[in-house]
Amino acid sequence: MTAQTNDPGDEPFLKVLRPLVETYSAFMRKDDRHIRTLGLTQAQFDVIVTLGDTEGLRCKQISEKTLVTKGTLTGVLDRLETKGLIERVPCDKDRRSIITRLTDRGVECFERVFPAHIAYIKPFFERGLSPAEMVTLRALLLKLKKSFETT
Amino acid sequence: MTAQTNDPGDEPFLKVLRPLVETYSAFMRKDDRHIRTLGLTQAQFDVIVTLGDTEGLRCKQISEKTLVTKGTLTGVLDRLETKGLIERVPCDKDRRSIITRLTDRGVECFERVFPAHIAYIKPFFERGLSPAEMVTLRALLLKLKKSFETT
DNA sequence: TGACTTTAGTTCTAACACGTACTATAATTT
DNA sequence: AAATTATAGTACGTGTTAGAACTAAAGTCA
Repeated sequence: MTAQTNDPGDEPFLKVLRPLVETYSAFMRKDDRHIRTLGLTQAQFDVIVTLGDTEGLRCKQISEKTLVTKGTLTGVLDRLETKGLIERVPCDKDRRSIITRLTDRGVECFERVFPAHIAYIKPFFERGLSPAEMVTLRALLLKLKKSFETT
Repeated sequence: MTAQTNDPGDEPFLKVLRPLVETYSAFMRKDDRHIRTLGLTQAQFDVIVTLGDTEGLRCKQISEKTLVTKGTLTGVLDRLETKGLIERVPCDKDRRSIITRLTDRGVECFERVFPAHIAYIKPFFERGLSPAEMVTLRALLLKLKKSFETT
C-alpha cells in the first residue's frame, strides 16, 4: 500500500528537470571560469567564436546564433569594441544594419582562445560519457528541446 | 576517403554540448516567462519554492539549494522582503546567521504559484519524452554532471 | 586566555539579461 | 507618392550573477 500523495514536488518529470538544470549549471561553472582565465566573459567568448571564420555578421545574426537578445548584445559589442577585438562598419545594402567583424586582434584572440577552450572542456565530456551514450543523450535532448519549441 | 580536418569546431562532443545548452535555454525561456506572469523572477521563485514547507532556512542553505551565490542572494532576499513575502529573523544558536522564512503572504504565494507553474511546465516534458526516455535521460545527465564535479 | 582560522552574511563592482520604448530606415499597401 | 507597417539597432530600468573585500561571530589550538 503506497502512500498516495498529490504533492506537486513529487512529479516524475522533475526527475529530468532537476538533472537538466544541475548538469547545465555544473558545466557552466566550469566553462565560465575557464573562459574568464582567458580574459573574456561568456557572452564575449560566444560572440568572438560566432564571428570567427566569417567576414562579419549583422547584430540580428549574432543574436540568433548566440541566443543573446539584441538589447544585451549592444553592450557586449560595445565592450568588445573598446577592447579592440571587433569593429562595426555600416552596411551598404541596408542602412539600418551594421556589420560587426573581428579586427586583426580579434582574429588572433579567436585563434588562441577557441582551441584552448575546446581542449579544456573536451575531457569532461569524454570522461563522463561513451560515444554511444553521447549519441543517445544528444537525441533525447533534441526531442525535449523540440517539445519546448512547439507552441 | 573522409576528409581529415582538425577544426576544433568539429569535435564530436560538441554534438552533446550544443543540445545541452539549447535545450536548457529553450526550457528556461518558457519557464522564465511563465514565472514572470505570476509576478516573480526566476531567482525569487526558486527562493520561495525552497522555503516552502520549511520552518525557515539560513542563507547558506538557501544558497546551496538554489545554486545562487550568497552575494547574489542578499539582493534577491532584499527584494522579497520588500514585497513582504519573506522575513529575516536572527538565529539564536549562531549569532552570525539569519533565518529566512516565508511570511503568511509568502506561504499564500507559494501555494498559489508552485502548483500553477508545475502544471504549466509538465506537459512539455510529458509530450516530448516517454517515461522510459525520461529515465534514460536522467541517468545520462547525472553521469555527465558527475564528470563536471570531479576536479 | 589570546592569537589564528573559518564561517555567515553584506557590500561593492563589472557584466549580463530581458522587456519596453525610441530612432532611423526599409518594405508594403493603397 | 503617401500612409502604414515591419525591421535594425540603441537607450533605459529592473533584476540577476559571480567574485572580491569587508565585518562580525564562532571555532581551534597552543
